[in-house]
Amino acid sequence: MTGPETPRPSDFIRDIIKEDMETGKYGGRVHTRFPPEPNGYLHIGHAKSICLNFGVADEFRGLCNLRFDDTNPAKEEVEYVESIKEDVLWIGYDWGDRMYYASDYFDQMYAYAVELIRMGKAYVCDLSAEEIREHRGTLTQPGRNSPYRDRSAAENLELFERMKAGEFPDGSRTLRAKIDMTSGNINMRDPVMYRILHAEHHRTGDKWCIYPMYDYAHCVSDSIEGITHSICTLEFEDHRPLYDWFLDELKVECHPQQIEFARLNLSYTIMSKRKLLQLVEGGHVKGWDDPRMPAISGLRRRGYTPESIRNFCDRIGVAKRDSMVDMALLEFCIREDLNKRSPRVMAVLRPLKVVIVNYPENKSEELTAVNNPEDPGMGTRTVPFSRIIYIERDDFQEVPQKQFFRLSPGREVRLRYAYYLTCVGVVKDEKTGEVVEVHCTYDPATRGGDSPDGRKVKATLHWVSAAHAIEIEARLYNTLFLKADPDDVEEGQDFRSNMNPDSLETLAARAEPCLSDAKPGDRFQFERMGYFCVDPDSSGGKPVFNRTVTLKDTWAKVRKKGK
RNA sequence: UGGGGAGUCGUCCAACGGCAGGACGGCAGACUCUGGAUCUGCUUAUAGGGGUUCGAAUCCUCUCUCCCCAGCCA
Repeated sequence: MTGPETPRPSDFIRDIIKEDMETGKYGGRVHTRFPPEPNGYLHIGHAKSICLNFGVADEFRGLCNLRFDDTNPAKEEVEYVESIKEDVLWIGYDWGDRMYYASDYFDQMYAYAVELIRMGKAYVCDLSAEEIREHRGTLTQPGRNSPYRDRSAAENLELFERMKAGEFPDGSRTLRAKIDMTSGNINMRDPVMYRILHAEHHRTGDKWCIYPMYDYAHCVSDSIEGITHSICTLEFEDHRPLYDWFLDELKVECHPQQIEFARLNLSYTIMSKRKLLQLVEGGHVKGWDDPRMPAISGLRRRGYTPESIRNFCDRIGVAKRDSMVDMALLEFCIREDLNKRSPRVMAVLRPLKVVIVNYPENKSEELTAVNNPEDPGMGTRTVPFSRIIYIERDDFQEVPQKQFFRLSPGREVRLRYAYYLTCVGVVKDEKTGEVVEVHCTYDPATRGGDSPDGRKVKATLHWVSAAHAIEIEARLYNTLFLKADPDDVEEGQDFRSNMNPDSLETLAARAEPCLSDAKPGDRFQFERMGYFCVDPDSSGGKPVFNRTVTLKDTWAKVRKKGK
């Protein structure tokens, strides 16, 4: 991957690989893999793994495979395969012609299993799931051997063959590795290698009714693909001895090294696929691609760019300690990117009517606005202006609080790219006392936004012409959870009790007419309000905009403190 | 209390026996036709105790805290 991202700092994994390259450990070869299970959508935590695995491969002139870890037909679906491919590509990485499935290797895995049985290193066990659990012991007590542990190789071979042939019902037998029931590492207490599952597999159909377990399938898959560095998350750390045991016993040529790093935790959101699914199925969000979801598809719909996500992954680093990255960093990354590339446009989210009393009734004019002050190459556009305009409700205070220097009675402000404007009166709702209309005068000499006499104004407001503005729907998003750690709950509660009831606010807003041409996926900065991205829900004349992120809002802080 | 890991600014990541540094956040200021952007400055950090050493975040040792593991899930 090439790009303008900040230079990649090193980390302990890159240090290991660098050393392996220098010592020629794998003949100077680096080959990684990204191995998602197709049982859910990818999220920002997967992006960290994708950037690590593909990134490392690129940096060391190696390769990275995409491999679907599809060893559990009960939970996996093709729908997920397609979304995962789309998301990896979108993030900016390409597996070339190396897209594999663990299920591609089922024949080889079976052959290896037979080999282990022959060597007396695996046996068919007739214990039920519950009995296996009882025999496994506990964290502090050793397990007991299965009564079937010492079957002859011949008997095991025959039984395993019959398991494969479908002679036994689900759960009636397993193939187990014969290791050590007294090991302090529970993974080594004769782990199950194969279970019987009469289930249709999304790729192999009904060819198999026995399926390999992760620990057995993963190391064998890595070995078959010639992986050199098998990078995974911390919870697999105590599976490493088992990973190595299988490959050592099988005496395979390629024995990759497993390296574990800490998974990503992001404040104010959750990363567990199971919990994310709960949000979707419980109707708390509209789907995996709901812009509030940390799923890649959600971030994409929200308006995040692939560049910003890659940059974020670079900045968070890679280490072994559990951590919680501040959401503010992700927001910084998207602002930084969008600031450089987004065209600016004016939209009024919460309109307040302004009548410019000294502006001619039937007149309108075209004013020139800069598309992006950060990039003059993006040119200019014209914006229509007329007697009645809308400004942001928050930009007017009848009785200005301390440090408020926007519009209020008697005060002059600038309308961006238009004129200086002075408030001369207000119209209130008789019942509520709420200001429903503001009356102002403009100074014709300030056309374009500069005053010939050099007088200064403290605020510049965005606006739209009432007669020309188009109606848009603005969807404002806030964090899905109220606590930085959504799992921090009272006894008996779960993460859902920390959900933010105001994570979505839908507004009928007004925008300058050029936005009527906006296409889903187009991104804009609504001046002073934030970055917005056109949602696929947009129909005909009414675009829907998702707020990707607000602009940094110094005033909001000042106001909060002043209260 | 078995096994495996991890402890450095508020947060994340560096420093690999030799000046504890960067980024984000926060605070203050400059500038500004976005209270945006940009720029400048500031920011109570090596879990604790012993030891080795001229010198320790780094090595040794004891202690403490946190995370993971008892799926026929991955």
